[in-house]
Amino acid sequence: MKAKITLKDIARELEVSISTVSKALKNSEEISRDTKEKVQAFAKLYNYKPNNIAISLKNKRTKNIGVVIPDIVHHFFTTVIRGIEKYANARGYNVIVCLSEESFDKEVINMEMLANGSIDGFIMSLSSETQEKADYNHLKEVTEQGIPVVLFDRITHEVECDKVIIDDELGAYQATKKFIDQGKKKIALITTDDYLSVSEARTRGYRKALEESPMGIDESLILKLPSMELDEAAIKAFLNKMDPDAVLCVNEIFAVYSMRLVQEKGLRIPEDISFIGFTDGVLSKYANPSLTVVAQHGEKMGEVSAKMLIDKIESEAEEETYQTKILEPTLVIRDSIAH
Amino acid sequence: MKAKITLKDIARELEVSISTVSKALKNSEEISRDTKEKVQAFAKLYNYKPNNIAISLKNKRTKNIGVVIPDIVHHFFTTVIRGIEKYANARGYNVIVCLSEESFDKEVINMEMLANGSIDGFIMSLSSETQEKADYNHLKEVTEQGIPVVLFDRITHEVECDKVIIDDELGAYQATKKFIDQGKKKIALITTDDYLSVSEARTRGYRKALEESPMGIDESLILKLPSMELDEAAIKAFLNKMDPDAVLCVNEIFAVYSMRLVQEKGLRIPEDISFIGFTDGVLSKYANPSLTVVAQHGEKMGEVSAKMLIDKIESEAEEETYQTKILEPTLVIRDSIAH
DNA sequence: TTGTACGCGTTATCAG
DNA sequence: CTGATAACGCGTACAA
Repeated sequence: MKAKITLKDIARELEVSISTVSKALKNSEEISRDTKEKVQAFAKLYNYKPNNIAISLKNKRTKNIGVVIPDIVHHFFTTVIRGIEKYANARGYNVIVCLSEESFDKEVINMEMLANGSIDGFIMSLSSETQEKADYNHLKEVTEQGIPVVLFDRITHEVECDKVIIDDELGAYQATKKFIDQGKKKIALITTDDYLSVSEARTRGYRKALEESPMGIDESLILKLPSMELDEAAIKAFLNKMDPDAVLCVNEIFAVYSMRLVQEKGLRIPEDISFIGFTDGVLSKYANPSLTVVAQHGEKMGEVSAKMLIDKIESEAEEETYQTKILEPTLVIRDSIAH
Repeated sequence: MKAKITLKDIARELEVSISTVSKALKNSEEISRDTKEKVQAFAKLYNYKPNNIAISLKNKRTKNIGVVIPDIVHHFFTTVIRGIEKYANARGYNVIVCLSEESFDKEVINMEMLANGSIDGFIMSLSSETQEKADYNHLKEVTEQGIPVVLFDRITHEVECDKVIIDDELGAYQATKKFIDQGKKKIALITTDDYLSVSEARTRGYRKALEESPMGIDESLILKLPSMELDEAAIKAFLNKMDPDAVLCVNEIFAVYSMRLVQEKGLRIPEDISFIGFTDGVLSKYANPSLTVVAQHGEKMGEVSAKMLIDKIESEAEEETYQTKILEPTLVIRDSIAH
């Protein structure tokens, strides 16, 4: 076992001073060609690499970014992480992932852990509990300490920081419009409670499209589930009772499960009933029939978030100006609607 | 913006020495009750938290663990990360995630980045390119430096370190046996090239079960795809030509796609043809019909890996003894087979 | 009871 | 051209 070699080791071995070694390795003009060659050769031989921790301490820059998300076993978050990781890596940053598991306390603990010097900035999406309690003190503390934060997807307007969201309202609006244009008469919405910022926005888009149409809104066609968890019984009862000819769902799982239910009743998709979901994940792609979805471009979102964060980290500027980037959703047409 | 406060700040403010502050905060017996109270009150007021980086440098322990995996947009890896994260967090460790994207070079670069002091140990699953090249020097270098490594799922026997795998051979054996017991006569296997350690093991289990049966092995019933990427045309041609009555697939996607193909031909599942896949993800659960799978218990795998790694990190012992933990797979019965 | 000095590994400044 | 010194933030053995 050959342990890592340090500047000091090289200096001792070559009988020069530590600072000479340091400069030689940086190809400083101050050092003679002879010494430089000698040092560099030795360093290469013993595979010298500067210690990140020491450099972090000195520079007060860790080159790490903290990502705090509610859940990782979700296609959307997973694609966001990939986007962040790719971009951050290209700029020399590592990504520390922490899961809040939708819990306020975990979110707070994780942030505190990372905020004590482990990271240069945060990228995060709020846990449902945090959105429900509407308590954002942990975020405010961090930003007050001068640690930059980028919120994505599940955001709040109560914290001053950069934000990245997709236009959920627009996505739902376009999807609902699509149904209307196709002549659908009973357009249902399966969503969750409004404290989740995304569900709230999607519901708004759905309402807007219907309000603009001659049909107007039929409140009984809206099913509000308490959380993103699949409540099979509730969906089944709702679909049986309302018998819609089109359904917009705020996620893939609601949609795919609903499709199976109506198929079991003998309905044909998309002839008798059409479906559109949110999130362009594996489920939508491989469902039978494949599911038309409002794609959220998670990877893009991750990249944009990472770029905003790193730009802020590396900008010397003290100006406190924050922006909110709104990405456009796209409708990915598949076989669950006529086309 | 109130920046982080340091021991030095407190010392200056209270006009005592830095070490007094340090000791006072640790409730050291050496310090008078008066001073301790004064210091602790001040520290609480200004929300003092020790700087992780400084502690890392001093202790030569970062309390970070590096996780290097080929892909994060895959249910299995995602559950493993969750398991790692949960366990590691409970023991005070953070998780740095790096993606190799199935590339050898990225794997090497990521490991080098992290090995320079950023982490106390690695948990990793090999990229397909690495397994194909069978070049493990980057792993060997790291272990030689004394950095503990735990390999999971996609492992190699050429590196001496702890390993965690599931018994892929057993899983495939049990699945194939199930088909045989149900009287299936033409049992096909859709797999990938053998350089992927998991595919190789699964193929072995399939072969073993058939060899033990009166049927024996029909090589033409085995489809070997070059990678985990879905090759729709190849699968279609294969299924049309061979017309099997049971299919074992090494992942969910192959299985779900195959199911759709045979359904389009008018075959009934599971009456005419049955399916079993690997990986218990969302796809299997919500497919139509739902897919019977060999569950790999990713979360458990993550926990076990994290425990092995942290135990090794924290054990003073220099003894170089490595173990391989083999987890048992489970067959999750769903509607793609008779039951 | 408190403070001084040193070390973790690196870099930057300044002196020789 | 080379080296000594200080500093990043903390902890601790040792001195006062």
